[in-house]
Amino acid sequence: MPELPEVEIVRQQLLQVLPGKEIVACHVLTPRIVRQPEVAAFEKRIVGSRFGEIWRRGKYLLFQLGKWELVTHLRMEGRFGLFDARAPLDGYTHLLFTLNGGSQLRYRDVRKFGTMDLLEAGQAASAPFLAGLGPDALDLSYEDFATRFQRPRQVKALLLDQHVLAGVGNIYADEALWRARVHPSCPADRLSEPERRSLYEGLQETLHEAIACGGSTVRSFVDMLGHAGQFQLHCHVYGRQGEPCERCKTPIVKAKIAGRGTSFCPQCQRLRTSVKIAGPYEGRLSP
DNA sequence: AGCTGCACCCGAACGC
DNA sequence: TGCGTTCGGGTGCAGC
Repeated sequence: MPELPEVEIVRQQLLQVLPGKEIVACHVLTPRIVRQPEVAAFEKRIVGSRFGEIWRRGKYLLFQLGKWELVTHLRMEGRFGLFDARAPLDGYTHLLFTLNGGSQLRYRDVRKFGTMDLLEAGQAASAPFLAGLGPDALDLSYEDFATRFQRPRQVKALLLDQHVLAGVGNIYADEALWRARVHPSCPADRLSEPERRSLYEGLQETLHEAIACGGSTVRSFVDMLGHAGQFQLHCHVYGRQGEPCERCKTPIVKAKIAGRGTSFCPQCQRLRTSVKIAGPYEGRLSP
């Protein structure tokens, strides 16, 4: 499932092949993926456009296309791939962008959760779903982070809230919390200053390391070339419930926190006794 | 303001 | 073996 590091990998790979290519035909096979404009207008407007810059904002991928800007979100399992335009289609392919020279950019998505918005160039930043995003997690100073983590919300909920900071998903939130030795239920405004600093550093380290590893492959992520990421092999808590913590050997637990499956070490991420939370460990799924 | 639950979708994992 | 059920994941929204 693509989070910031996976989207960044895809961006870097698309940047190798798309700039300068012109879209000579566009076919939307699954209308629900396209949110705006309506499908016929989407197909018509995008034809004749040439790929330019490719940006990332959190988990969103933005393509400069002449007078248009294509904004995509891969959600769970969306993937782009470059094919020969004559190659056979599979049942999970939802959009086709035929390029000059005979190649074809295809969008595949088993869950059909991904989205595409075609906006006028320069209008994307003010679109509600982008304007509301917090600063990108990779482009966030400690001072800004510290200000945003002074609220009485559970740290895990804040890490996942794209309005607070953009790009962090479930895997990297859990990993950053483990590195910082912070309990996911701790209210952010009850973090000590060293804890807040550790959390920031843990998050930066986690994201940079994941990009260096080519992302994480959980469920299905593969890059443009079909290569799986390796970061999941570096995970300390995610997907490791029941296994001993690498620091203290206490079994990792998985609980439902902030409405999400959350893996953590109950020993080295324990709450200080002065910090109270409602219903500690409520909804615990495994010992 | 912050939380919980739900819808979206469908493969995987599980239960019988 | 083969069916049926449940679950999860990111986002946006409704309701409390």
